[in-house]
Amino acid sequence: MSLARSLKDGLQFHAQVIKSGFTPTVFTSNQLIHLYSKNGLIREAYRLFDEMPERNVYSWNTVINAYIKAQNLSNAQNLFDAVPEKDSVTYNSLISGYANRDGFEDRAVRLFLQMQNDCDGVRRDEFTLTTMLNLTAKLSALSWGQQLHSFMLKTANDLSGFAVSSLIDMYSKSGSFPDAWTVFERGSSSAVDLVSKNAMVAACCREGKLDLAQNLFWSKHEMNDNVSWNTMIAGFAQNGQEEKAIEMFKCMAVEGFSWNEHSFASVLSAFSSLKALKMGKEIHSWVLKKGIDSNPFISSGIVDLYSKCGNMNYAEFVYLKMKVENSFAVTSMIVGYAAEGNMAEARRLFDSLADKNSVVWTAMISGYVKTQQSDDAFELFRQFMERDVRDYDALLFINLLGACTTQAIVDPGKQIHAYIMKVGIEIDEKVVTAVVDMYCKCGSIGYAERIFQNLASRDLILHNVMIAGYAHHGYEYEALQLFEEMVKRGLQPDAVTFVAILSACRHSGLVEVGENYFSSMTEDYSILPERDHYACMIDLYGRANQLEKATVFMDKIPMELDAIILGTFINACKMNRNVKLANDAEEKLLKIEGDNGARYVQLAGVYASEGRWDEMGRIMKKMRGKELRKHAGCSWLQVGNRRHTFISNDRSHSETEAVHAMLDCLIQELEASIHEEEELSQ
DNA sequence: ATAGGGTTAG
Repeated sequence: MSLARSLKDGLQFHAQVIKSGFTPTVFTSNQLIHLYSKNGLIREAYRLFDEMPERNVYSWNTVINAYIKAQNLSNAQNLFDAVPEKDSVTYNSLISGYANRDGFEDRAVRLFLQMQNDCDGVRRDEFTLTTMLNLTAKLSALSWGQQLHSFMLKTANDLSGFAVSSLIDMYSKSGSFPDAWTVFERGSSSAVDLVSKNAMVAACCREGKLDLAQNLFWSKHEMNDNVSWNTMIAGFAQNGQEEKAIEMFKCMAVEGFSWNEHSFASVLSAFSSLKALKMGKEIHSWVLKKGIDSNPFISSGIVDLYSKCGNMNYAEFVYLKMKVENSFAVTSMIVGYAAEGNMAEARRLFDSLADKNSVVWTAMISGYVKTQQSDDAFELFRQFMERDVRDYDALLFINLLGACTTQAIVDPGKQIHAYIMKVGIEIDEKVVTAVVDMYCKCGSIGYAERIFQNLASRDLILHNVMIAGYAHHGYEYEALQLFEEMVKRGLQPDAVTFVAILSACRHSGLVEVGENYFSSMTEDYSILPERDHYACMIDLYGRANQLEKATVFMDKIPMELDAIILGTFINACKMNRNVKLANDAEEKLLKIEGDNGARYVQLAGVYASEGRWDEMGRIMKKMRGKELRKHAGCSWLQVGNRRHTFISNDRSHSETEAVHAMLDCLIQELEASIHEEEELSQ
């Protein structure tokens, strides 16, 4: 009787055995169990095991692994407990089963600790150690990883390709890239193991060091395999280098490697980021042709493509065909719906998920933030914090801070800030910038400043936020000073920096200083002025009562004048009481934004300021003819849980008398202090 | 002789 190679052979063989009435050897039965398990026939595998009159440790290990492969860890554990004499394979198998199952990691650790000390007295071998390294990588538990590494050095278990690649992966995933590099260099002194090289390429990509990754990839490139290519494609796609990812994707095929689900998933994400619907659709058809559209990574990639391209009907269609709940796809769709302001659909999807991870929560809450539904955002955040799970996403807190920022409510902002510190979120540049920005925009410039000053390293964006914060709160001197400091430290300002700087100048009427910065921007830093810079300059001239300069400046703007620039100019006309120039700009403005009620009101304001009631009446009539309205601007403040809103000439507040009395008081004090200052300066 | 471990993706 021959050995069983395929399932068909195996079944035939098994049938023969039964017919002949012979009892197969333990060895033969073990082989059959393995064959059944490999083909997913777990019940048959177990039955055979169960009917064996005699078993050895291989029989037990094989059937335990069958259950682990079938994700049935409780059966595996029961069998494990029943094994008369366990060996290292028995332990390693179950450790690996638990290590790879989310939420069961502690059991893997417990088994590992039990292993050498238990009555079984089974030695930890290289398999044990690499499996545990995997686990510590997954848990980003660097100190455990280091201990395992020491143990491996002591027991000379650190030399094989398996050991090296696991160590690289562990150090890389635990945020210790230099150690990963050291292990790689030491390990590759003999012969480079391909998997170790791939692991190192992946580590470089994870670190954002794409040049290093590429060098490695191309050195000894004759040994590269599919994984090497896919790693590079993924690396580029994840680091915002979509074009390079696509190039590598094409190159891979030219070099004779065939695309698999990893290649498709990565290139799909590149096309999604580029919103390249056409190319993405081509991949979609490829995927359908290859019949791999049921792969959850691929299908959620396709859903993401359509969602990012704003094609929610297609996204829904593809998702419906998936038939299984997939939080990645749902997250993409929630973001897609939020982008078109359709929070009802987003919420429907959110509520449809039985199992919500923190990314989904983040997407939903951030959607509310982006559509300015702050109350809903905070309400959902409250529910988020009430769960037992503690998986916090820094992005969520950044978004919530953004909500406080647009609402200019500092108390919830402080609470979020406190949460960030309390739940131990890693405070990276993004988080700290959001915190500083929140305090700036909510008017607590002192808090912002204190945080800013205490930071060990400050990048460009953080400087931009702080400079803008100073500029918006009347600290023009501090803004300009910080700018100079920043330049001295060797940070290159960008377009955003200059918007902040010019904005500081316009608030304080520093015409000449502003002009200098404006020209320095192109001459010294080669930054092309954008719309906001032009608008800032016009406003600067307007506020300084230099309308002629504003007019000349505007004529020289090389770009098409848009509503923002024209609106700024009209505002300058109003400050300078120049009805004629406003009149000239009116036509252009209404051509661009004739459907915006606010623009009519703005124009009306110019005419009213000069007492030109005829002109004002004309423009208001024009506005009403179009049935346009302007939302009243308002200010508000939060006291306790109540938000008090005020619009112009508003006396509807329940305590309006008291409010106005206090206001009068403040105005008087203000006037008195101005008077005093004037006397002092004389 | 038969069983267990490493790299890549949203």
